[in-house]
Amino acid sequence: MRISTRGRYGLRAMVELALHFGQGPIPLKNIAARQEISDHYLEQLMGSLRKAGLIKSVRGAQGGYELAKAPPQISTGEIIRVLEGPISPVECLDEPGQPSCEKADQCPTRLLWERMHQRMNEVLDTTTLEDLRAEAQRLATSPEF
Amino acid sequence: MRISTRGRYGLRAMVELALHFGQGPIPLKNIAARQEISDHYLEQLMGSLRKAGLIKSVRGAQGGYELAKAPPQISTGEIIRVLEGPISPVECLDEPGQPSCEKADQCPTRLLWERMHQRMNEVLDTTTLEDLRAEAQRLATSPEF
DNA sequence: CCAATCCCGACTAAATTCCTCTGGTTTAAG
DNA sequence: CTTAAACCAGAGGAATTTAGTCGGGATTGG
Repeated sequence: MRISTRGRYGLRAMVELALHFGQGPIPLKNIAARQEISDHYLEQLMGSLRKAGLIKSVRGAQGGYELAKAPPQISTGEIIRVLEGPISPVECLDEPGQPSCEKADQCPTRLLWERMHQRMNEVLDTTTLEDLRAEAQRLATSPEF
Repeated sequence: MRISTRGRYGLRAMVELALHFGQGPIPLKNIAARQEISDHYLEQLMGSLRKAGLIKSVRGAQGGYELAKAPPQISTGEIIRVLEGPISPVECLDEPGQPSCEKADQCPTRLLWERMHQRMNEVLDTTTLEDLRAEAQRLATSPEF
C-alpha cells in the first residue's frame, strides 16, 4: 500500500519547481542533485509530467523545466496520478463509472474500498502544490522551533 | 497503491465468518470454495489472522474457523493491517512515534503523506466487520432494486 | 483406525519496481 | 560554425514483491 519512488521523487521535483516558479527554467541536473535522485531516472518522471501538461521544458543550453501553471492551480492529485496511475485501493474502482468486476453488486467489501478511495482522492485533490511550497518555506525559515 | 490479494481475500473470508458467527466452526474448504480462493493460499492468510487473535481455529474433523470476537468488535483496520502490514502511503509513517527518516523535519511532501495516512486509517478503524456483514446481508436480500 | 481438518515451511513463476545505459535531438553561447 | 549543455526516447536488467503451489505433519470426531 505504498506510493512508489515515481510519485515520491516526482512530487519532490515539483515542489522544487514551485519554489522557483517564475524564475525561468531550472535544469534537471540541479533538481536531481538537490533532491539526490538519479538524473536519468528523474528524466523519465519529468517526461511523464511534461506529456501530461504539468510542466514545460526548454531545450538546449540554459534550458530546463518549469511549471506550466501556478502552484495553486496544480493539485497533488494531478501529479501523483500522472506518475502512479489511478490511486485506488482496489483495481475495480479505477474507472469511476465502470463496475469493472461482474460481482461488484454482490461485493460487501466494496463498501470499505469505496470509503478509502474517496478519502484518499479527497486529500489528493484538495492539497495543492502551493500548500507544499508554503510548507517547504515554513520548514526552511523556522527549522528549529 | 493497491491492497494485495492477501488483504482482499482475507477480508472476504472474515466477512464469510461474520455471516456465520455463533454457528460453530466453518471449515476453510467451504470458505475457499464460496469465495473462489485457493485452499492452500487461504490457509496462509488464516494462519496470520489466527496468530493475531482475530479468529479461533478448531482442529480435527468437524473443525474449522470462527471469529474470536463479535463482528462489531473487529475493525477492518485490524484485519487489513495483520495481512498487509502497516497501511501508509510512505514507509516513513509506518511507526507512529518514529520519524524513521532523518530528513523528516525538512520534508515538505510529508504534509501530504500525513494527510493521506490519517484519512486511510480513519476509514479502516471506523469501519467494522459488522458494517460489512450488514452490507452483505443487504446485497443478498435486495439484489435487483 | 481413518478421514476430515488445521498447521507449517519451503519453493517458484510472474509481475513490478527502480533504476541504468545508449544514443539521439535541440539550442544558446562563443 | 562548433561545442557543450540540456532535453528526449526507449531498451534492458537486477532486485524485490506478489501470488500462489507443494508436500507433508499434527489433531480429533466418529
